[in-house]
Amino acid sequence: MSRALGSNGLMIRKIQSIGRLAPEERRALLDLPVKPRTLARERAIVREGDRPEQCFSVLEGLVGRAKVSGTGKRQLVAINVPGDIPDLEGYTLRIMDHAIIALTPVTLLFFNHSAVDELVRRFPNLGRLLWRETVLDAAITRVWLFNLGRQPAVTHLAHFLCEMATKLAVVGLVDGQSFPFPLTQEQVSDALGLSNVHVNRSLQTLRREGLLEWKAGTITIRDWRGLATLGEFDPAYLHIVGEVDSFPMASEDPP
Amino acid sequence: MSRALGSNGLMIRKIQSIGRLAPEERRALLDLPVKPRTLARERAIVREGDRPEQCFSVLEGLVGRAKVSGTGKRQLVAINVPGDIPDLEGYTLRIMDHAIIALTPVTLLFFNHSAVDELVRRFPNLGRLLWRETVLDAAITRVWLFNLGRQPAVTHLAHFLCEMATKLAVVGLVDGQSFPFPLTQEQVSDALGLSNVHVNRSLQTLRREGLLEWKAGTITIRDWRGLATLGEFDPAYLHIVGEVDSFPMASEDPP
DNA sequence: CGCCTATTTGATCTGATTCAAACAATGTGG
DNA sequence: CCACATTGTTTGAATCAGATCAAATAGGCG
Repeated sequence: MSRALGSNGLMIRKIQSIGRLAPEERRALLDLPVKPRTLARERAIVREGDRPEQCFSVLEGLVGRAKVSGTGKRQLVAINVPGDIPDLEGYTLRIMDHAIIALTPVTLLFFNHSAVDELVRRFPNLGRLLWRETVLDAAITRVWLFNLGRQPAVTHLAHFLCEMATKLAVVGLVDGQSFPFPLTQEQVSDALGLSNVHVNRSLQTLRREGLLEWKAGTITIRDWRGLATLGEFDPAYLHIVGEVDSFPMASEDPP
Repeated sequence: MSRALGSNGLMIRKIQSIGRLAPEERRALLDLPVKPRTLARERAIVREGDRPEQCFSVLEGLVGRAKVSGTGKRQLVAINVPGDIPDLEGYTLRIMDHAIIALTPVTLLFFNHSAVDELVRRFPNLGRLLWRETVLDAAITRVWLFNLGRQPAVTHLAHFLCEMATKLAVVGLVDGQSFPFPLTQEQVSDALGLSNVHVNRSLQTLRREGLLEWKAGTITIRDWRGLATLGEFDPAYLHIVGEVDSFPMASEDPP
């Protein structure tokens, strides 16, 4: 069990984006012993039916949470970015009802459920924040459900990209109008419940409208206002408190 | 503030279906002062954007949680049955990112957020159970998302009805193979993200296959095994602990 | 009985899927 | 540094699941 200095920084930043942390709570989180692990793209981190005894936070890369149908079709039910703790529900529910997968090469920081138990016992407020974190996660799932059920593909895609941009901005991974987004269109189609071909065509619509560029694993938003309007994106459901630097929606469109 | 004797019984039963309650915790829940309220079909209970200061449990009837698109299309993101506490997230997140609606005439039991604060402080284990409850809710949302994204309409509908039957059975509202289910097909279509016409046609498929009957607001399951197979229904995601009486899947198919 | 609301049926349309092939990018080893 | 393999993106054509529109029945219920 090693502990790289500041490893938990991103996670703390993420938690602070949804609530207040007391200094001693931050201290305790920093002191949490973590074990880093690196995984290749499309490797399973946790499998459906597993009973994990550890949680992890994402340090680098993107992870997806997935369910697979009887005919082998995959649906992502969430995408987690650096700073997130994807399997807090594994902690609460004990048994996984979905798999967790590395969507890109990832570095994860593992820590024991027992350590979380200890933290939550010592700092009830921290427990509240973790609870809040899971509820927020559920709010995102509801929006995905809504978009899948009642929005056309282009709207859904636009909303998805706004959400990703916002989540990444919270942890400082957006630089001006651009951010690295190394997913394949196939993976995006699994998130949106569409076919890869249709994602490709919807994407071309967004490009044609001059809303964004996406090449070499980097997305550049050319018209945030337009993209958010098209996607009917209102970040309220992300329940972000405080300001976020390099927030795409803060910047104006180019002239 | 009145308190009808045993009003919270259903809620307690529901909570006990997902975890253990200590006698003093049960006692505290029973002593929770509640204010009953009755609402007509399709009335809003909580609106998107509200900052509620109360929670409620469902005593009778069905409530839905809904989001509405820019073009006025409605998507239900959850359906809650008696015993459920639909807006625990209003308690945790403070501001509602979706509306809560009476899908049938309902009786609700309201109680203050401050009372929950008090309970959670006095009984950390109860807090854990409520946390667990919200996470479980999220698990159901994920399954809805999966079914909407990757399953055909008939499968989705079959799964939905299995889920409803199971949730109702937990609180003793299933009698043998039958249970009251007073939703319209229109409302079901809002839950499944389909059109009412298509729900009607999918339903006819299920009837034609002899899987169920549905008339006068009552569903009778004729072939649980068949319905569950068609819907790829595995109740594991409901994380029910202990046995449930009048559980539809416990009973055999008729000869 | 008559009104209102829900269910059912029919016909047509369309957004999205599927299948298949071409094209572009990226990486790998010689 | 190039040839080749691999993986991802793009295009085209055919098909289909599910939506939409419209009208006909069937249930409640005052």
